[in-house]
Amino acid sequence: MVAAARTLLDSGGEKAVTLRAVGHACNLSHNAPYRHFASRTALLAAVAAADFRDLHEDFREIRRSRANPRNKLIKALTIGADLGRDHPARYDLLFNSPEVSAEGGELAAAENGAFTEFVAIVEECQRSGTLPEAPTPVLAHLIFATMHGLTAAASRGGTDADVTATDPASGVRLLINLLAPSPGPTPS
Amino acid sequence: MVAAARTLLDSGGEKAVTLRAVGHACNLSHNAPYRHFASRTALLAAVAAADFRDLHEDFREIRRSRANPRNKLIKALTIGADLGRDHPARYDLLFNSPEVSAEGGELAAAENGAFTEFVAIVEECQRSGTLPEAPTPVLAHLIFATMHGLTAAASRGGTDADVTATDPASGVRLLINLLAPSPGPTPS
DNA sequence: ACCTGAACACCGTTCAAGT
DNA sequence: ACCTGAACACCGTTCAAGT
Repeated sequence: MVAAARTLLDSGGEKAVTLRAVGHACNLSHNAPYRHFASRTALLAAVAAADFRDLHEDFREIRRSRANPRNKLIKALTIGADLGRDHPARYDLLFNSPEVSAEGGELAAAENGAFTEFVAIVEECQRSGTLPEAPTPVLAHLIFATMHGLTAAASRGGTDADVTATDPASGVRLLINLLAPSPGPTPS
Repeated sequence: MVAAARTLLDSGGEKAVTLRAVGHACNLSHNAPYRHFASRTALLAAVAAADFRDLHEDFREIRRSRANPRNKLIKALTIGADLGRDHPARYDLLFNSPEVSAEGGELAAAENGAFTEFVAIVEECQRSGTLPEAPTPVLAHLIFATMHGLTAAASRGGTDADVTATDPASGVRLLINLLAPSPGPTPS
């Protein structure tokens, strides 16, 4: 049933995920979903939780790989941006749906797991001198927020000609380059 | 009629802006809005366009003020973040609604005007050495996207305990501090 | 040019039943 | 425990009229 909702999400956007369509996709009646989920929002939250778990797994594999920290970070951010580009409806469920996020429970746990893994990657970057000193969770939050902002802007069609050309992937690279600590003497 | 929609947006969110409610607020029938707007989306786009014009005006005043460039930039970003915190539904119309943004026309023009003014502020920061060298519109886009990402995250309730404490206002300040060019010798 | 009332095709959700 | 069918209260939108 979660799988049916995810398929509908990818093919027709959030609006296409009606409980009637989900039930029908499972060869059930239009309100069979109510026997498994308390509401439409709860069903969407279940889809989002599964995606957060996938993201968590992706981040973990990236962190365990033997790429250098900078490339690990870029890879992790690219996965987020690609999700936004290729599956916008599901991406919005993760990062752009206050109502869904408010469901908490399983969803909040899955989100925290994924974010914790992302923080670990940022920490590697700081230790290797790719990123500056700053409270790691705060810096991670900042960097991830930038990826999200760029993805959201790209998803809106873009403001003006040239600017639109700043896709999330290159925007993220620019950010990381600009954040690179000055190669000068280590502060005290 | 646009004013009625804006009031409904602020009091009850996007969901509360039904054409029936808008008509009723104007002492008209439930589908009188169709004599002035092609669709519900077009009405929302009109509200968004007005807000972009307000933002444009705010940015212009900030740029004309005699604050230093860094404070101008912080002020401009704070206005955006405050709008997201105090009027989330209207903020989403501006930066988080692909359908509304797709209306184009008047809305796209208003958006471009506001963004152009923001780019000018970023340019001042670059000239004064507050921000590094980089294509100005791209850098402006990046910085604005970060503000938006932080605002979106704050609007979702926050991931985890400490991280939530990173409100957009302080996140934006951190970004600007980290972006500050190294005080070393000017590159060639 | 602007407005109205009825109607249509959808929703999410509830509820009384069924197995 | 899980499912169904009918029903309710809501939408956006359309259309035939009215002034």
